[in-house]
Amino acid sequence: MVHKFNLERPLEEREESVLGALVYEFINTGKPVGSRSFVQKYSFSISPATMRNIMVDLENMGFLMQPHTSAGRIPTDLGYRFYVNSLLDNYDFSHRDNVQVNEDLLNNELLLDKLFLSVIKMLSFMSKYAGIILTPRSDFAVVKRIELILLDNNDVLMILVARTGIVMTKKVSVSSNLTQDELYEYSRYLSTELSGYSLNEIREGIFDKLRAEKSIKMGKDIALDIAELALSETREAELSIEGIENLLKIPEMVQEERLSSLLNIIEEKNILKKIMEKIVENDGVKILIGQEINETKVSGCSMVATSYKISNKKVGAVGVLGPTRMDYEKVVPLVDYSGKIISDYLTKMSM
Amino acid sequence: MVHKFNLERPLEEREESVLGALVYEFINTGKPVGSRSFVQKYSFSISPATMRNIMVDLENMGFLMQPHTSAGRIPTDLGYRFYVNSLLDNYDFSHRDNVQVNEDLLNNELLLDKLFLSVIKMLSFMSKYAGIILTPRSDFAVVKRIELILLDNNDVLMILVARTGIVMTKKVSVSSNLTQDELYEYSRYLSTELSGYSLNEIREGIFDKLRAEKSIKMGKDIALDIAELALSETREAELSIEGIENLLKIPEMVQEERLSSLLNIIEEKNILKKIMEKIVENDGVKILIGQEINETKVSGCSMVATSYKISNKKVGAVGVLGPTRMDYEKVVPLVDYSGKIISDYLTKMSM
DNA sequence: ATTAGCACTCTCTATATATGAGTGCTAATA
DNA sequence: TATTAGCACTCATATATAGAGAGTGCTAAT
Repeated sequence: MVHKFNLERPLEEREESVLGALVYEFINTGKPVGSRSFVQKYSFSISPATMRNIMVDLENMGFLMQPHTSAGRIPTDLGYRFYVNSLLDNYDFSHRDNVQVNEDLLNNELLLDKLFLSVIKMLSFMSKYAGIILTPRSDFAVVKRIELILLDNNDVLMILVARTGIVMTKKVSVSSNLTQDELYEYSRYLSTELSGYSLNEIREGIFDKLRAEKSIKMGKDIALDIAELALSETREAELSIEGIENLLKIPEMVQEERLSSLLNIIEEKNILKKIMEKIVENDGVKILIGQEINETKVSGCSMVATSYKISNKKVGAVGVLGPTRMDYEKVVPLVDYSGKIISDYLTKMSM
Repeated sequence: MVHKFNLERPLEEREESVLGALVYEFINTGKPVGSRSFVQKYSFSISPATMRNIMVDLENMGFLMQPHTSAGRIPTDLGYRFYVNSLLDNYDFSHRDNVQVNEDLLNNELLLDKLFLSVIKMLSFMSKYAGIILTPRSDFAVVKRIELILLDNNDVLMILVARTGIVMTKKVSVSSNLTQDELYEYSRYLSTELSGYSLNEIREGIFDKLRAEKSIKMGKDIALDIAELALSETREAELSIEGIENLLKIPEMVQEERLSSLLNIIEEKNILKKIMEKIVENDGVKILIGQEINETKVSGCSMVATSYKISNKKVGAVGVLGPTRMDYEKVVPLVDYSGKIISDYLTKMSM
């Protein structure tokens, strides 16, 4: 159970099935669910009046609400919460084969950003909502090789090839005049000394240790200076969204209140970023409904997201942003699977 | 003159000034312009009745239209066309200093994609519309250095550093087992032989020439095979859009017809791509209004765009996508200047 | 050629009314 | 005691009507 309901009494089995069916119905039709047609459509063997009584109870318990006095019922965020909980409880994470994803897409992306972009584009295309990803901080990267290249007299380009095959670059300015031949030598030296270490580890004192070594030759300290400078800045985790246009095709999203809520969330990426950072800590697929995303700024939006790993270390998160009335049943396996293929891909490359 | 008007008679001076002012007024207010208040606000020394007569003439000539019989006038696409033509005619391209742009933003971007992303993000932020860019095909890149790195037994990573400092990577699979030491040697060989040539030139027969050289040592042909394979694929020009959310804040864009038109254009990137490809050929800022973008699929949108160059060779295009009722006066210098700084930046780095 | 005057047009807003899907409540029923 | 039938009630939606206001087109006078 992701979320504990604070109820005066547990739901009866009949109430549960009504609530589940009602959320399902609303997700599919988008219209308030009225007692009569609902009983018919789902072949409940009770009368509309009884259904109304149940609905009143569910409303009192906070699962349903009425848009206006004489309308049918729609789920509250809590109602969705009930629905997705049982969805997640019953979801078999070992059966993801029914998700059709084009993995070849990823196999030739060596630039981290393009790789992640491909994933969320695919995700937004498959889900018809928006794909969102939190990229890893660069700390995780393990050095395979370092190359220094002279750009002009005072600028050196450092190319870092991570064990994953991913390439990072950084330009640093140096005061002394260097030749490319010197840089070749430094490259060899740095590659030898630093390969196998993660950027994390490197920042924690390796440079001092190397500087202290007796065998250090003249000039090597310049190499160390360059490397330290280039590696000093951590590449922050970044949040990207793709496929906003999908959300605009959903009528209920293109309404005054919802739209501004959506714009809020897209513009202030920090909100999403913080949420995704929490999801990185999480195992399995997590669903956030409406206010669970942000108390004040969000209404009508939900997120389905999961973390991804490199060799068992959770380094980022990926997911889908859509309307509260989302096809969770379809999206959950999709997100789950996406997290898996990113993890597998990154892990495979780092071994 | 970008566009020739096919008129029965030339516009009188008074008509011109009315038309100009009317478009200006409509861009600012968004409401149909009526004769009475218009005459007052712009201190025309004619009566509303005379103004109405002029308006009728301008309407007959196709510059104006009425949303309904008893409303004021709004510009047609042709009306906008007249307005922007005189705007462009009078625009002094040598005075762009009043545009405040954060150039530092760009100075440390070595990955092409991130550089361009930064530019259109800036552009969308400054204009409050959407920024769009067509990236160059990779052909233009001039090799500075090539590095081959062994990823695993059969995969080699090729890193190409262009003279601009921009880094491109490509993974290739090889059949024979290679050692990193061999690859070091190949790297040196390829860097020596290929540096100074553009990818264009390289694809046109350099490999055959090198293979024919007598001095070729055993193994070098493998190096050439790898390089030829890695460089065979041209990186296509890509179209990116940023800041769609800005467009959603504009009330007139969030309306049934306009919105779907906007989605069309964003989704079928090929439409925009083709247009931008035409703009690459162009000198100076070009403005496309409504149907000029696409006869059938677009209404209510305009584009302001310009090409950018590397050392006088036009390689891409950058611009702004917004509503027809756009603040052209503000956007034109912005786009112009953006093109300039991209050109300057890329050119500077390639010298 | 310009303008004043005036009837006319059309959107917008407000108000009234009918329709229908759906509710809550009460009393009868199994 | 739980369920159901019956019925009055509610409210969004749709339609019709009327008045106000901004603006036009046309005609006749300047």
